[in-house]
Amino acid sequence: MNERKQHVLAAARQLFLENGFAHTSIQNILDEAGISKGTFYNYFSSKNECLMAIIQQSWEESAILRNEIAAGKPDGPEVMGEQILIRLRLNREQNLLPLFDAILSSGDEELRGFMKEIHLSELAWSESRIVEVYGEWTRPFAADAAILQFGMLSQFLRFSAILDIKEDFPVIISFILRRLEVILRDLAEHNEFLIPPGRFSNTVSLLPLPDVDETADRIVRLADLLPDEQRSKGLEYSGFLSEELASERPRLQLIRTVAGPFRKLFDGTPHASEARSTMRDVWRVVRDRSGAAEKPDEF
Amino acid sequence: MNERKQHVLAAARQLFLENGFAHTSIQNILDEAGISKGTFYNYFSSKNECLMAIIQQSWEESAILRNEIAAGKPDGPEVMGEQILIRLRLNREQNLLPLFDAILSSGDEELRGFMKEIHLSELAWSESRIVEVYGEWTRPFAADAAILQFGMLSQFLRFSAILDIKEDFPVIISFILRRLEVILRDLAEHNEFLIPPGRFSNTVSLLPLPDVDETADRIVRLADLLPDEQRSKGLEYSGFLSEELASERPRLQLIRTVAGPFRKLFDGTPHASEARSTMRDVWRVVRDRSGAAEKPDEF
DNA sequence: TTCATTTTATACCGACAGTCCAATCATTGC
DNA sequence: GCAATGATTGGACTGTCGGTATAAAATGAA
Repeated sequence: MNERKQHVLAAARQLFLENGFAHTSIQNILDEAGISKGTFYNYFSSKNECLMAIIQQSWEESAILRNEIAAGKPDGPEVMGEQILIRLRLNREQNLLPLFDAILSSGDEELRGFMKEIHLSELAWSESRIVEVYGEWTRPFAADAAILQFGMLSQFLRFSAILDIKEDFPVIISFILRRLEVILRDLAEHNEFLIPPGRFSNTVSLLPLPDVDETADRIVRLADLLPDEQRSKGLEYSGFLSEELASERPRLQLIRTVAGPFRKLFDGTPHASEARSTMRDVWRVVRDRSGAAEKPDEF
Repeated sequence: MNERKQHVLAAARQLFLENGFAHTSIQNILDEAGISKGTFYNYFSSKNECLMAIIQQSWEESAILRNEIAAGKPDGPEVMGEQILIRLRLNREQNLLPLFDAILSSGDEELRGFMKEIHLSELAWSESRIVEVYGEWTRPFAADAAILQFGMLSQFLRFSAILDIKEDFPVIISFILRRLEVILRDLAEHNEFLIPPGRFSNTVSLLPLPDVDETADRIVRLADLLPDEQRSKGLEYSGFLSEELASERPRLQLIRTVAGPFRKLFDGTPHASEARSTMRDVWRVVRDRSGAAEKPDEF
């Protein structure tokens, strides 16, 4: 993604969260980003598309962090809680929730479809994580449980927003997860379910898969941008990652462990955003090649 | 409320649900209702206000039906389920949910405030009903449980809408209510809660309370409009209701029982909508006089 | 009949998303 | 250094919409 385009996105995001989507005109964005109307419509075909790009970016960013956080530790409800937390934090920092709301109305069919995919991908993630974390016996109920959990959580958040309550997220999340457990046991006990497993994951991905070789290239080129004292370290990482990426069956766990530290090398450098964007594509490729069907993950 | 204004509201509602709020222009409404722009802005100060009027109307209508359904039967989870069902049905028939979404964005501060009140009133209703239905021991957890229940339900509905699933409402509701029970037991067992009781009900009502005597008058005048063969029956009802209304402490249960059949007399007559509107005010007055604090109900 | 209110019809305003295009700038191959 | 190609600019322009303004017409009560 073009650097300039990134800049425009950043400006637009800034304005959207300051003034809200509806109250931000395209002219505002042009002024803030210092570009002309023609350029804007070169990048995005509409204001809506610009909004979608912003949301998608943040969404994928949180997906990256979720993957990184899972690396190393033994899996369990706490990890799942942290993964949920990540998205909440990102949502708050970037104030995404109002933007989601903005999408819901707006009548635009494309936007609604986009939202639907995001929504389903989150449910699919939740469903598969529930099975991973709580065990295979939860599979028949995981879809229902995912919906219930997601609903409880978002309702709590919305309520907190309405009344300006400053509950910290971890408290809410663990509260919800404890309810989730008891619900799962209850569902199993009465063998009750409404939504069959796997109902969410028939989504098509939002973007076409990036090219493998090109992505592998990108990693190496990325490492070259590091300051001298880190470059050798970075090149080690990037060499390994690009090999692994191009291999027949990338070793998911290894990549998980290495990708996080590698990306973190770029924190604070001018290439942090380029690093994030590259790693997004890496994850996409990796998930695809390591068999997306077996492990439905984000996007 | 003016008959003509009602007509405009009906036309607007029709268009909103056919084409969505965003895709309905004021001009469309004018054409559909056969009025001029000036008249429209006599009735509503803006398109938003028109939307609010529509939602409020439906909302109160379902509140009336909820009250009516509670009459007679012994209270319990089934009654609560039916009461929830009523709102869902009305929401679906009148396709309100997209209109709610429309409100969420739109940036308009007044609309958001309106939505917030509706939301809180629903939570307050749920909280108080939970205590009534499941017992006093649930009080400390009822607020949390209300949020969780509302969240689970709306998430299920949203999901059904997204995937065009035709689960019937009763199945979903009883599914949710069973979860609610087990959650309540769990919360009590661990003595866990986040939101203290009564947090929702500090809402101000959306409309000023109607005048008592005037409302009592209205009931009697209303009964006069009935066709000959029903008038005597109607007058009996209306006489009782207006007395009860004006009394120091209206007997809530009695009124509950009588109000429904009385209103139903007008079904199919040209005054059905006038009857509904009158009964809305009756309920408001009654709830106020029978001690709203003790029994926080709708609005 | 008179007088006040409501309704109509229409012109108008400003804001906005989105289109179009000719002029300009930057990059790259030669 | 030059030419060609493509990105960028800036602004004029269109059409839509929500909302205002107002003069004329209709309605209705005294």
